[in-house]
Amino acid sequence: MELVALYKCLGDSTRLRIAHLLLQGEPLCVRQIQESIQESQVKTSKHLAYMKKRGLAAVERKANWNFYRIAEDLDPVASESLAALGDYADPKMTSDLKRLKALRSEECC
Amino acid sequence: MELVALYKCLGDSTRLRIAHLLLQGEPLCVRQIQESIQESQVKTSKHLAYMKKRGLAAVERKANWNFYRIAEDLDPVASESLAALGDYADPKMTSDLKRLKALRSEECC
DNA sequence: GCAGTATATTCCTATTGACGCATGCATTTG
DNA sequence: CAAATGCATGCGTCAATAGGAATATACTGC
Repeated sequence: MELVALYKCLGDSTRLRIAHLLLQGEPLCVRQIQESIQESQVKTSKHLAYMKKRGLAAVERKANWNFYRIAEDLDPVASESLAALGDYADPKMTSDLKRLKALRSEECC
Repeated sequence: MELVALYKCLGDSTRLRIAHLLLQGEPLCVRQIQESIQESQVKTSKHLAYMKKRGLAAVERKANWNFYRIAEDLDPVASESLAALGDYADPKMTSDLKRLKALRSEECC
């Protein structure tokens, strides 16, 4: 992906939170992301489409869920830029992670 | 600065090139930046204002020149994101650096 | 005071982007 | 097959942004 496209993806607070979730490593379905960040399905889905279109996110369909993850073939500079973000301790992001963990224990998908 | 603001600053190719120049460490006047990236004075100045407004760049006036640099008080995550960029070997950025070096030998300011 | 240099700002236009609403569409389950 | 679930997309609107042209401002040297 273009480096400038990576930064465009991260230059929106909702997408930044989504990226932060995906950087935890495990692929997530739309609903998990949506409920973790507490935004509408449409908004979540659109931002994921934006990130996918620009090469930051990748999707894989499993059963009837679309699992999103951070793309693997990132530029080294892009990876380095992202690396720091995974552990970023913003209050909202911390809450997002809490909700994600709660969701996972429910085994929704 | 807000992390999302940093990424907004980097999410434009012109600003990315400017950031790359400033990451070389030495404060630069508008004209040095403008000629290095070969863009108009207005465009350059506007992008610098954008970066300053969002806290990525800082200015200091010396004699009749405005010297821009990367702000010092960046969030650690922001610094880490930026660190990789300084050495990014994009063709355009490489040319920018070449022109900058040529300008410095001229001692314009 | 006038010309030249260095830089910023205002006005205008075109494009991009964010968001909500409604809807589409595939798959699953009752 | 009908309803529910999971997700995407088209449309309309409004705000933000990029870029050019012209202009403003500040300072410096003649």
